[in-house]
Amino acid sequence: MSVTLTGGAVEALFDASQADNEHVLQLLDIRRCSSVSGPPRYRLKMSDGQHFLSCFVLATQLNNLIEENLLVPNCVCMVKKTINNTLRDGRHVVVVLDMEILKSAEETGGKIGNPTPYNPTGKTSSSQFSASCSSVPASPPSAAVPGPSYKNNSSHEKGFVGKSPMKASPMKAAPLKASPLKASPLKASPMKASPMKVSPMKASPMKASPMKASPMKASPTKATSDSPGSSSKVISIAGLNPYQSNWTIRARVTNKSSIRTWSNSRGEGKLFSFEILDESGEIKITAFNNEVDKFFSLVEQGKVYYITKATLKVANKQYTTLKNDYEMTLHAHSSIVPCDDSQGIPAVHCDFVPIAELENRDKDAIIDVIGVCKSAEDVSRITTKTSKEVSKRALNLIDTTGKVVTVTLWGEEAEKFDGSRQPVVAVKGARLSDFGGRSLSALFSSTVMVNPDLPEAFSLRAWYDQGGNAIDGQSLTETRSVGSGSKMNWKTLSDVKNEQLGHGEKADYFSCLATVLYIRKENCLYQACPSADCSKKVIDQQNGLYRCEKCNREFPNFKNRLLLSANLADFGDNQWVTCFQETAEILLGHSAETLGQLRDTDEAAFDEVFQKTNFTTHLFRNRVKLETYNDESRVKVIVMEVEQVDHREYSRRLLANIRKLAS
DNA sequence: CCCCCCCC
Repeated sequence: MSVTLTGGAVEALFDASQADNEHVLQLLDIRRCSSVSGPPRYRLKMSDGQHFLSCFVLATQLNNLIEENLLVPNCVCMVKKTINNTLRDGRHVVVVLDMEILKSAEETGGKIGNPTPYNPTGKTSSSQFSASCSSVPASPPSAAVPGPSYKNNSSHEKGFVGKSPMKASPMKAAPLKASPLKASPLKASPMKASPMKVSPMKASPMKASPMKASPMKASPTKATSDSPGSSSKVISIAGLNPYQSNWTIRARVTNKSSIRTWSNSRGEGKLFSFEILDESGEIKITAFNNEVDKFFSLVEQGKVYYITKATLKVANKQYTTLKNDYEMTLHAHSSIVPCDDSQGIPAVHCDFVPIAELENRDKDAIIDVIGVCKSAEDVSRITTKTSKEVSKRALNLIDTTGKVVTVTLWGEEAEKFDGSRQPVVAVKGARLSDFGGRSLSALFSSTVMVNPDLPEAFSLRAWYDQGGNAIDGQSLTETRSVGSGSKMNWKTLSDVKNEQLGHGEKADYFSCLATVLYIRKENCLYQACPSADCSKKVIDQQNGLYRCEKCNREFPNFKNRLLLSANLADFGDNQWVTCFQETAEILLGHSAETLGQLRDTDEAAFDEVFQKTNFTTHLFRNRVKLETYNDESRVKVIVMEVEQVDHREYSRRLLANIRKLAS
């Protein structure tokens, strides 16, 4: 396979102020520039086969290409997005914002063609490859540092005030294409231009009179020029990048938080955030302290504003729920000015995932979902692990895939929800969990819409009313207990051995009714990494710190986790099994933390927990797999689920099964 | 500069 370099691309990219079409170029050399702070910067010598030029600069968010040894001299790249910058000393650079590698250096096998240096006319290029790079582009160093971040697992009370009431009925948004996986974190895919359907909105905060006199009737530049003469053109949200600072965006506020305060070792303060949307995309904006006072009441859900002079920074992927690699922070010179003209600015953007498709999505994915609420729990109050009281309500949504998923609403949204008329419910930005298989939970940042004014909602309504309501719907959220599933593979423990379960290529799963004969209490607890999503054993550094190899980090604390070996028996056989945290806590009836404390403070009580668990009978769902250590094979059984046996319920199920088998 | 997002 051969590639052809785009002849003339060097000149074209050098002359354009920005480009987002594709050019095929060969990388000839890379230089690392000295940078005082922030991530390293790399300068690239690129060739189009005819000319080469050394004034290409790699945007730092693409540094991984170099760090992973993908971008190496002689490889051929597709340069997809560039923006040009003139440095203070007049030198001219082409910042590569998006590129992908088409052909490795090995595949290419050397320099293509015999390119000569490109000599631009009229501009001073920084074509001296050896020139000091210390002053290369004038972007804030922090703006492009997608550095590692660690989840803060400490559970401070953050004084969160309940969020505003349910948002209702936004309008149809232009479809926003999320760009496919590629090297660049910049989602620069072109947006389909789709005229906004304007429709009257029920209960919409946006109906607030668009006729009110606004300070902002004329060109946005007026409103934003606190430095006279500066020009600041209106650009789209998708076009924002850290290499351009003088911009104005015009966008609608789609999700405004309440004011929250925080207090931690780095200080304290207050903040609120909101999300804005235009036809190109969406972005989150956060205001702190003074900016909260200045902007909180001005910023209204559903309204359109001109926004300028906010700090653009790379969004922390750990927390972001929007499809944007950046987010903004307001500062003293930021301006937000209402805009009467909402032409072309959609009211919401959703990428609804069909319910059946949720099975294939990753746990913790943030997704948009829409369905008919065929049933809903009553609201209930629960107490969280941190002793907070909160309302919750689970809804069961069905869509035309015929699948049902449970979505949990919280707080005021749970309290106010009325499912009695089987409304269409859309949730933008729900988090996918693996509880019960697959389920969804609304977040603080989610937007819950009841009977939204969206075409998807209308067609779902029609589908449901014209027959969809007769479908039972298979639920992805199996909240039924371990023993009640229809495809349970019931085995006795001797069956497991006789049938050689787990000896195949894949693990086998079976359910059994068994009694705990013995649990090893020695080493049943281990010191685990305190990060929320990590349960790796930590290394006690003997200096008050505990090191997690997986997170590559030291912590002043650890969490206790359970890893139990238990011997189970039924009437015919017995079997050693392993229970991890969740199943072990159910089996022992205590949390790992409680057990850790008991072990250290009251050994008799600790022993009693184990004594009491002996000879208790449960339903177990297990995974079994043959494992080989040092040439010795044996079956390893891991308990996936444990359920207390309710004897009446058990008899009922047994009877039902016998009847089914008899018929 | 936050990053809480809960329950089974």
